[in-house]
Amino acid sequence: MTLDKQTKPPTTIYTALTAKEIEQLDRLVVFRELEPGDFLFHQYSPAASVYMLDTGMLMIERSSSTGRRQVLAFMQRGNLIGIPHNKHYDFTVSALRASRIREIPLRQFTQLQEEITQLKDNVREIGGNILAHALDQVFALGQKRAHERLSFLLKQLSDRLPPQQCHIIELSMSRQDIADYLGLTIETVSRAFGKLKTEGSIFVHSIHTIEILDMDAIEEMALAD
Amino acid sequence: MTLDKQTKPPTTIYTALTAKEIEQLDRLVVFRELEPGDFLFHQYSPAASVYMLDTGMLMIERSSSTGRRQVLAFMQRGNLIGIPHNKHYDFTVSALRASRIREIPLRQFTQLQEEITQLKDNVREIGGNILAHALDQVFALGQKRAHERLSFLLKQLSDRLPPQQCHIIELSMSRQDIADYLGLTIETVSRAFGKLKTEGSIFVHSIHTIEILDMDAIEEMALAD
DNA sequence: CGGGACCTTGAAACACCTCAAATATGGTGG
DNA sequence: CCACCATATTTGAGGTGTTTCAAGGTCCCG
Repeated sequence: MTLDKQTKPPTTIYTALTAKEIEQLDRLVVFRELEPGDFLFHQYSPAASVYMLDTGMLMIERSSSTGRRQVLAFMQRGNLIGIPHNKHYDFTVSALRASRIREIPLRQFTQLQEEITQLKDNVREIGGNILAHALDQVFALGQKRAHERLSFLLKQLSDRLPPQQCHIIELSMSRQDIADYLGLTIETVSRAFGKLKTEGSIFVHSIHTIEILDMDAIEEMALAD
Repeated sequence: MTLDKQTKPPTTIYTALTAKEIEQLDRLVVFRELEPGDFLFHQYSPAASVYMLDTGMLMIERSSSTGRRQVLAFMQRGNLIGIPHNKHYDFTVSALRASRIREIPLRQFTQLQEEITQLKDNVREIGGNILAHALDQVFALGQKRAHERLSFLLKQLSDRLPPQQCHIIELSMSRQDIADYLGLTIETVSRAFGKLKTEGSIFVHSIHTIEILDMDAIEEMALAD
């Protein structure tokens, strides 16, 4: 969907910083550990810090007052969370598995951006990537059918793995989480897995371990052009 | 969906600049006029400028290689277009009606941001608003039904009008554009209009002129919570 | 007044959802 | 280590909403 295919590693706030700058940044960091199901912060709570995910997996979701839920993203190593555009976060972040997170107080982080140009550039770049991700999701939800949307997710998860092992995907999220990410019901997600399985595109080792057998087919459906 | 309801006027690049700063910015501006159907730029073309819409209406869309099209936004006065996160634009922008656009060369615009802190803050704010808009759209496409999605669009258009006349909406876009924005077909859009009309929520003066009779109902469906 | 593009309406097909039941999974205590 | 339970997932049948295909209207401009 987006122009640049995954050739270069994704930008993080540490990208291209000097050792000295990294040290400056690290002085602000407080490490936090989350267990599966723990919340990092809730929708509507005041924005006080930004977070970078070190290990584990986080889920970003938004809920409306009557309970409809939309999962906005699954975050992995290196992702930055909580760049605010409001005084309050407008989504909830929780851990899907045990996670280690770097917390950086917003005020000091903002200040450090003034000193380190590269850091500000990185934040801008990450902001752009987040928007690109959101637009990809808009495209997927607007234009794709169930099994194509599922392929879209599998491709996203696969792309973030090292190339050698990008065929085996560990799903940390539940079928409900997947459904709420793709704008489907759990039953439809389950049947979409069944369809990909029947077609021979994937092999389901266990509920949470999927092997992509035919990457080309998955990619084609994910792009759904 | 998003926390802040439309109380304050939306941020533009000119927001809170001093007269002197505005003059600095205006020195970079080249005005461009577009007729309906004209393109401002195409997907994949190199990003060289940013644009601010003065009058008229623009449409942002993205197409996949096999022709499926997703409309990403309808832009109105004050909106900023083309903040790049790539060397290339990853969408196409065209005019829905005669439009007047301020073009600012990217290099000089970037430079000026270094001199004027407020300008940079504005760009960041606008970037956040764009993301918030994209996330609203994700929510709409993922969670809402046809007549709710249409209400979502009508509410968006209504919110950008002055309060006195926010009930009468001039639709500059075709039914196909609306369909591609909402992830529906033109027939479904047409039936959704029919449904809102039957329910008495709207009155259709002409194909391109809609009056909202029951704003509460439209808002409730737009939020769809 | 005619023609073409755009929009609406209808009927049938299809995808997805809902509700319900069966099955699998994972954790816990015996 | 196994049996058991609660929870999560899959499967099935039927209903709903959206799409598809086709026809009929409407609008606009020459």
